[in-house]
Amino acid sequence: MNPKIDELNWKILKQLQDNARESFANIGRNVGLTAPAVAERVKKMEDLGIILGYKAKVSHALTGHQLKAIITLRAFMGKLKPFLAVVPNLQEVVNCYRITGNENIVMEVVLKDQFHLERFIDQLIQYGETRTHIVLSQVISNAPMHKIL
Amino acid sequence: MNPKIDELNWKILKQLQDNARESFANIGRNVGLTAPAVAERVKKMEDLGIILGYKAKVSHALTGHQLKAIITLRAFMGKLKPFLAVVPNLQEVVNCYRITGNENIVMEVVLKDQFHLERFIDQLIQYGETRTHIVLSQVISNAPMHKIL
DNA sequence: GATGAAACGTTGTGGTT
DNA sequence: AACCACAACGTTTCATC
Repeated sequence: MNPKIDELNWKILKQLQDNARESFANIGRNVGLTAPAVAERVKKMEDLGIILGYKAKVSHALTGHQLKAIITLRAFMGKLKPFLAVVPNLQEVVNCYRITGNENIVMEVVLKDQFHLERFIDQLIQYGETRTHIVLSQVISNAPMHKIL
Repeated sequence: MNPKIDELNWKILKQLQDNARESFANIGRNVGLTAPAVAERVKKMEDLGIILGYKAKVSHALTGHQLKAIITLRAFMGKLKPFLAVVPNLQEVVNCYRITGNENIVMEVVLKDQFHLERFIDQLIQYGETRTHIVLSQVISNAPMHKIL
């Protein structure tokens, strides 16, 4: 484990994962530090790559993506690299992992409706065999990182 | 699509998804609005549920989770509900979706090492049959939401 | 890490279109 | 209803200790 993360830094990380727009002054009040001390610790964690960034979380549904799916891809011979090259351009893909096992890729995609899904899958068949699972509900969404016991 | 999101709001959303700690004053400079105007628009998008929150993104690896896996679960009869009740308490689970198809659940989990993975899978077997895929690399990680064309 | 001061950002009021 | 201007207040940042 990274020794740069002491108890105080964990408390800071907890708050920033909960609300990334929280002021350093407020965080400082909660953990017993002054604002400059918090700012310095946060800067250091950014530089070390512990904090990778700050993102607003935007509703998929309210931006017109009523349908979510998990799609696995078993790439054809020589088709994995071409797929990896184009996938960053596919706006529908929210998350994409390269994995071990029978399938090479698993991705989380957001779509307007069933027609959009159909068009999206049609785009994929040139790269390999796909399997589609419709997401019924998201039980856990980007749970915060915690200290390992 | 939500008519509340005009071109200006999309520009604001783009910046907040890129850096949630960007000041309203700066965002305003980039889009041609004053800080209070940006603040008002952001407040409204929060109230409407378009913006769900602001989260610091923390490195999995640098917090001691060297191993990531995608695990699917095919729940035994009557075991899906108990699983859904406990999964929020499993710190290892970063994302969890209920899905259609042969499996009921797919989750992204972060783990210390192979022994941790073994212990985690052992915890799951009471709920159903699992399939584990080790994540080799994350090709796309929480891509920002965009306007639908 | 703390303190203190200057620069900057946020937030509320009032006014304009 | 959406925006701007202005001002009071809070926050960040930099120097110094």
